[in-house]
Amino acid sequence: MSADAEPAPVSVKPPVTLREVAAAAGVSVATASKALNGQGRMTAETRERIRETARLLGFRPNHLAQSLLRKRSFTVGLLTNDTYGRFSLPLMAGVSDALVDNGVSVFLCNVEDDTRLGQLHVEAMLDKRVDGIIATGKRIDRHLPVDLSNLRVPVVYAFTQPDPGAVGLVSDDAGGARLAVEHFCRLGRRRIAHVSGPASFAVVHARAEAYRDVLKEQGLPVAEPLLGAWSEAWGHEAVAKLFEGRGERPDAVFCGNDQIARGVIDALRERGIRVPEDVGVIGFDNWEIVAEATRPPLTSVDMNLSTLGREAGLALLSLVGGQPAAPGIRKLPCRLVVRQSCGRPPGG
Amino acid sequence: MSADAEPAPVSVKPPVTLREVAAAAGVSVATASKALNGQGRMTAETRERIRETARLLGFRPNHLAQSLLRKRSFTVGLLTNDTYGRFSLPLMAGVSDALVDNGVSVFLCNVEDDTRLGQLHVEAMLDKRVDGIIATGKRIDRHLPVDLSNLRVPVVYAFTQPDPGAVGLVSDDAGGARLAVEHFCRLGRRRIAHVSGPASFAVVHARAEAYRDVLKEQGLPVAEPLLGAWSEAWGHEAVAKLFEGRGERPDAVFCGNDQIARGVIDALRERGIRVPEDVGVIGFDNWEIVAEATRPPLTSVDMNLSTLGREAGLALLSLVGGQPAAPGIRKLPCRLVVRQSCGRPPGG
DNA sequence: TCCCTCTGAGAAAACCTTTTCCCAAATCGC
DNA sequence: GCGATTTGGGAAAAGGTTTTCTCAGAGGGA
Repeated sequence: MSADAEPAPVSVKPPVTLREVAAAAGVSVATASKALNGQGRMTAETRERIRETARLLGFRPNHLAQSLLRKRSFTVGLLTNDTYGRFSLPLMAGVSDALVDNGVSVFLCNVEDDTRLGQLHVEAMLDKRVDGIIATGKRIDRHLPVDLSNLRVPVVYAFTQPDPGAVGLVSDDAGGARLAVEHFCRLGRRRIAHVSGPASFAVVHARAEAYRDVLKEQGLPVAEPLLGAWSEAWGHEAVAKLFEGRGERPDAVFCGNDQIARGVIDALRERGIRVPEDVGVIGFDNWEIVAEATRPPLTSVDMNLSTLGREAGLALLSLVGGQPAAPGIRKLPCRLVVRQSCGRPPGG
Repeated sequence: MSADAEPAPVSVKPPVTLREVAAAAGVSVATASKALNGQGRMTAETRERIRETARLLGFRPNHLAQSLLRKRSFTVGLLTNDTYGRFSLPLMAGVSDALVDNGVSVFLCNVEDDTRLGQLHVEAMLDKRVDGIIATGKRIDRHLPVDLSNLRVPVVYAFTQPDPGAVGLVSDDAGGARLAVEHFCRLGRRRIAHVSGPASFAVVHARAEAYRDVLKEQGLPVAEPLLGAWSEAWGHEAVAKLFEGRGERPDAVFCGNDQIARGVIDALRERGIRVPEDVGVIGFDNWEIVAEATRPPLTSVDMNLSTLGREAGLALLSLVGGQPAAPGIRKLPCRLVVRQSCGRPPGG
């Protein structure tokens, strides 16, 4: 061996192909393909020998070639505009969870609120021949900044405003609000207030309406919901409004999100009002990192976003498979996660 | 037209292929390909005519076919175990940002802490012929639950523990801590305490050491850092320890993350200690939603994760392009985001 | 006029797998 | 023992693109 022999380049050897497997097993590629896919007819012995050869060689079929032929790439695109989103992340987890078992991978595309960027991403995904697209966002009542209505692939909308005639999945905000308010009622609270976000959000109205409905059903006094911002600061302010007037003071506050609830609880404590003894508080979103840091830990409505994502993934899958899906918006139930901020039943 | 004519199926027509473009332009596919890619030799007139035809027909090349031939799929995998992560999300945004301009799409895979799931995802990505993989996680000093050391594709580690000999990018935690402590010094604070997370985290030690170094350099008293948890509750506790002893009380607290800082600030206020007048507070992570909800808004060290992600994306790109990259860990600088919790300079 | 060199464009192989025929040998019925 | 059927397996096309090779014709020099 000469001294100046070239050092072996670090190049890894190329993946083994079906052709090599076939050669090693002494059959044609056609037979090899059929053996590995359980197709065609051959002796069990032949089939097993080919399979063993493939295993030994570490053969992995090239999905690019398969996709080209099958016209199905086993990839989907997930479009979102919720950059730092605590909404889209659990949702993505659910989507991914539903799809990975079917061998489907997910392209994640954050389009911000930028139409050009959205266009760019959609075209890139289409060029890569995704089987379908899931659109999601940071709020239910807004469209993504990109038109998905006439694509060559099926589209499912989850937690964002769907196009008319499309398949959409959202959380049942009214149902979630019912859960919270009815829980207060069961605990014997009688003067239940509602502090929520800006009136420009559709969910604010959906939840407020459910709030009113439950109170009416129960024959309890309905106070006008206080609408403001999705912030702790607004929670503070709202407490000032609720507890400084001369009217009867609430013994429970149902908040539009967890940050408001956090602000409410802090403000109540600063006023010497005990939570949950004097006033119960329930939040919305069940953002664990907030709910658990609150003192006391916050009872909150969970939108089951991960389930929502999973359902969206399954819906897209069946659409891709050619099953027609009923268009329209499907609402998925929320659940109440009880911690300590709402109190226990009188006798509990 | 008969009454029972079949309704036109909603089938969208298949994408137009290069062959069709060639036929429409009256040339061969070879010539068409070369015209569109700026390769080969032909009259400007021919090239332009083909391009125009392609544009008219809405031709988009099939990336699957291109990838198969070029052995380059223009996709990369992003592996993370930071499910609900505020770390990986900004990082992903940076990665995506760096790659989208190069026509590269990103597969997002959350592997939790599950080796089996990790294996599954990595194999799926490899089967789909990703050009490379970026590994990221929720802490710098832990490996992902999956071995990426002998893959056929380049791997870049960002904000997670790299394999030896690999390319890794992390934040410069010591540098970030210096920024915070030196800022306090410039503001004239003399008794600076440090409250941080659990001793099991490498970053806790890196930051604590930098904290000590700066104080020594400035000739200021060095107090032993208080190590606990990454929570608001620990921030409360730490304040109790710091302000209940008989020793001199700090006039500044440098916290290991924003949640601790939030707890510290709340606890100080509850004791009637003013922030920033009596005690300045600086956090770490610059988690905006926390930093801005804190009263007063929190000054915090930002790890520039989005830049980190962008650098990781570019590093992977050059690796994929065949450029050898220097292995080892590269630390990227943090930056201090000044809000109101640290106070202003004496004369400011 | 002959030979040589360009020029513009096409034919075909290659990438890797799946699937549809097709064929030879073996088996069966009688 | 002969035709019909079954069985096991292969050849080849298809999928859409890129790239190398080839080739016919045009132009130039001698």
